Amino acid sequence: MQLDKVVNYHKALADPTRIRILILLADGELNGQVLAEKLSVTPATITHHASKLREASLINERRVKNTIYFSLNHYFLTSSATATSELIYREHKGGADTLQEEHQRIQQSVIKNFYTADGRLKSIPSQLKKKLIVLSYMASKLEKGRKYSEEEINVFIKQFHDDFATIRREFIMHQFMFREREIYELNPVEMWAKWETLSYSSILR
Amino acid sequence: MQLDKVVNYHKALADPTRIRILILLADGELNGQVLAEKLSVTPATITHHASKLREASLINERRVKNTIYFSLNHYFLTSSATATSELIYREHKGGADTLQEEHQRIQQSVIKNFYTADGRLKSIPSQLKKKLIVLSYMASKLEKGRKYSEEEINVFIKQFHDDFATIRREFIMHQFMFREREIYELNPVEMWAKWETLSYSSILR
DNA sequence: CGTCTAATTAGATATTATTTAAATTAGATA
DNA sequence: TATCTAATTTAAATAATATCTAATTAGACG
Repeated sequence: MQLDKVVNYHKALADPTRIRILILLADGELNGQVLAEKLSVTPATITHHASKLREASLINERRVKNTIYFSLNHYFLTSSATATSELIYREHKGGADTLQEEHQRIQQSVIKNFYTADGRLKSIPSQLKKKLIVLSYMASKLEKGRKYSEEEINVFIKQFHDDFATIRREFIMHQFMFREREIYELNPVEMWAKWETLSYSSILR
Repeated sequence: MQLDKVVNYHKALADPTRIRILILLADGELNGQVLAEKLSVTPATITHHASKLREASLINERRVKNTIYFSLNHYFLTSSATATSELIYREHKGGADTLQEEHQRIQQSVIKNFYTADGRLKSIPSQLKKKLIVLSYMASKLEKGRKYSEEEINVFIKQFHDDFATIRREFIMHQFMFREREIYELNPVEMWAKWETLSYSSILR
């Protein structure tokens, strides 16, 4: 069964000690003793975790005399969640949430680029991330909790862009709005957290 | 701490029932009762798993009267391990290991394209996946267990391509070989399993 | 308000994971 | 061979998870 493979892959990454091992290995190979030392656990614990990481093909091992050097298997890591490799590979420079700052920065520049000075949408971005930013901005001008008829939505969108049908469809598709029996309503849930990772990953679908 | 976020993300995907929920949702939204029915668990169990998936932003929810419809959050899924979305989105068509077959097929075509009829390497591919296939093929001509001097390696590589220095470096970098005090030796471990997922994911680094 | 339905919560239980100390193995070296 | 070192295995304790039943909540609607 293919399912087990996927589950085991994620189990391997679902433990803080194992992630910390990978982070340490990102700076170069290390042997068991050193890993144990750096993580304040016993060598037996390293052995335990190493076997899980090995099963998931996340590490390589090479032996020199008595000592086994562990290193990252980059290939598997790149195909893993982008956030993970971001965490693992990030230079330990910046403070807490430079990520969020970067998202804000990108967001502002996209809005500036796609909206005219008087607030009209120049064009609908084709790149997903940019499209979402543009839609999100437009949706933020709708009233929370208010129920809109389809005609009202059309009028609203036409303030920004002539192709109201496309944009209305995108609103539904990306769940900025919900439609229930011809009545439209803003999704009260903040969506940005749902696609922040897009900023850093290639878009596959 | 950022680490917890990553760990929780993988924990969310580290359970077969939750993966199966996501597979079901890939075909469209479903409510708790139906999910419970299809997975042969109680609604309480669905609630439990839903809360984990929610924490990881893997699902969306919308309420209609009493019933809550769950749907996939595609944005997070696309940035997840490619293998996972492959599994989740794959048409339930083929048999067991069409994946492996496809890998073989690609491998053969790359070898045919990059090697001449008399076995010389035309050029070093720049795309990582292809490069690995080409290197792997060349490395397979080395003797397992034999110790090579640097000069012997150079001579060996020159059979295939003039730029022996680059290829020798790639051998080490991608761990087809190990170097220990000027002595080179083939990595006895089969490497292909370590990058099979590359076939299906974009290469980020 | 009373009833129906879907979802959630609480509590109990079984399974699985993590970790360590202690014993053992495997390789290197004197 | 004896000994040293790094790694592994084993056994046992502890913590975390998954699942169920039963009770409760939250809306919808007559």
